Amino acid sequence: MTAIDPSIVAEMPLFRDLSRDQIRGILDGAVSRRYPKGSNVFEQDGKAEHFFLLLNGHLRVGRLTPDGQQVVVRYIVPGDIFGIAMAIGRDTYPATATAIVESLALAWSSSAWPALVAKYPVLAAGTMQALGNRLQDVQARVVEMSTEEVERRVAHALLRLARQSGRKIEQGIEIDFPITRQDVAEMTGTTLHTVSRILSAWEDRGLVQGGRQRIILTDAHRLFLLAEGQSES
Amino acid sequence: MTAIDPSIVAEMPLFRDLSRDQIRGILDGAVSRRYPKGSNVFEQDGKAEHFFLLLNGHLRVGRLTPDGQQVVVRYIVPGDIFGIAMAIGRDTYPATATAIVESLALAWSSSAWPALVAKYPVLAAGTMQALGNRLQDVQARVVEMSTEEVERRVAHALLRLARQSGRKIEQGIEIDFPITRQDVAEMTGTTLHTVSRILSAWEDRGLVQGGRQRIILTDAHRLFLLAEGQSES
DNA sequence: ACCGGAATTTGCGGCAGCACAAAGAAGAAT
DNA sequence: ATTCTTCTTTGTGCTGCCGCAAATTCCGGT
Repeated sequence: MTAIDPSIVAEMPLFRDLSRDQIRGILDGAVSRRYPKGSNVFEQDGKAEHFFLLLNGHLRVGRLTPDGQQVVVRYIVPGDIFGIAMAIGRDTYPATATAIVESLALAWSSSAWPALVAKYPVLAAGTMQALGNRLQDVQARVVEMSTEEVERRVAHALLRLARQSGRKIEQGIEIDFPITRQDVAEMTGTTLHTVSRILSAWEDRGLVQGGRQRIILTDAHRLFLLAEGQSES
Repeated sequence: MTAIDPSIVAEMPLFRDLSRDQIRGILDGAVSRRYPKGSNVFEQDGKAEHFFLLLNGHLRVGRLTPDGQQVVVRYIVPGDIFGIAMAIGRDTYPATATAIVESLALAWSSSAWPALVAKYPVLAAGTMQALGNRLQDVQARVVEMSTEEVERRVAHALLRLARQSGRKIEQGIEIDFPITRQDVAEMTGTTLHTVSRILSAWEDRGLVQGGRQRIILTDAHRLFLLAEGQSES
């Protein structure tokens, strides 16, 4: 059990209001783990023995339906707490979290949760905030899926990804991790074929640039207008 | 400010683990309010000055998109806490809550929240649980909308409503509050026309019985099979 | 008892996006 | 270098669902 340096996490929103000593206390119960690309941090329906904080990398959280269809629930970025099934009264994970690039996370035993929040109430507040944000996001997604046609949904999805994990490069904003058309399809409730067609069309119009597992937004503004349905000039 | 009788809420999950005196302490800061059918408890984008606990009645929570489309986010039943925008770091309500029957709710000032959870940590845990459940529900809905065709989505929606607010009568299970085809459409991301067609077809097959703003599940089992996609015998 | 608004039903034409299919491109592995 | 796998592109026909429209039924109000 190597001690973890508090300064690594001090900047994260969840820990912002805690003193260095408090952070040390919380980190005391955690172990850091490395997840190679493609490995699972936890699996759907598996016993929820840990909860996590992502330090580095990117995870895709996906749900598999009984009939074998895959749906991407969300992407986890550094600073996110996840796998807190236990805190919301579940004893099993509702989805599978897969490292899409080599990743590093802190892991706590689920059983440590009650004592932790009792000792550090700010933690409960922060977690609640995080849950609330996630709820907002998912609800926004429901609204999108109910009211918008596929093209706009894809635009929204890309913009969200760019905001969350965008990296500025000369051509525009690049999504910072490998993502396939299949992934985008599973985020927006469509097929990879349709996504491919849409991206090709956008590429012709100069909105995006794509490669294998790469998407670059070359004109985020026009894409935004398209997402909002204001039939860009 | 009339004092509220603790026994009214003592049975609710949120208060189950609290002593009578603690409950009294929490209720102290609340006022009860009556909402006539059709009135709004709070409105989308309005300042989040209160949070609530529904004692009696039914509320529909709906979101209006910029282009005027309505989406039903959820239905609130007695025992639910709602309007906790503040606890998740928002200062405005993300949706509108409307009483679909005469309803009664307790209201606290949002500013009382931090002190309350500080004094009664169980409250934070309970609220987190509630949030978690809502997150699960919404995510399930995303999965449905991504993978299931309209008929199955409607079946799922009705079964959920029946579980949440079903009343057993001779013919089967009746949904306990007035609900229009339009409402069902807005829950499932389709049109009232399609819902009407589906319900008519089901009525012919003996799965449901409907009237004006009334839906009765006459064969919940077969409906369940249909919802799961196991093309019922 | 009557009237007016709201909810529901049903028909029909159109189309967005899916299913199926097949080939090309880019890495990874050996 | 070559094979193999995974990802992507693009074409074609089909269909589930929506949009529009009109008729009908039900309920509350006066």
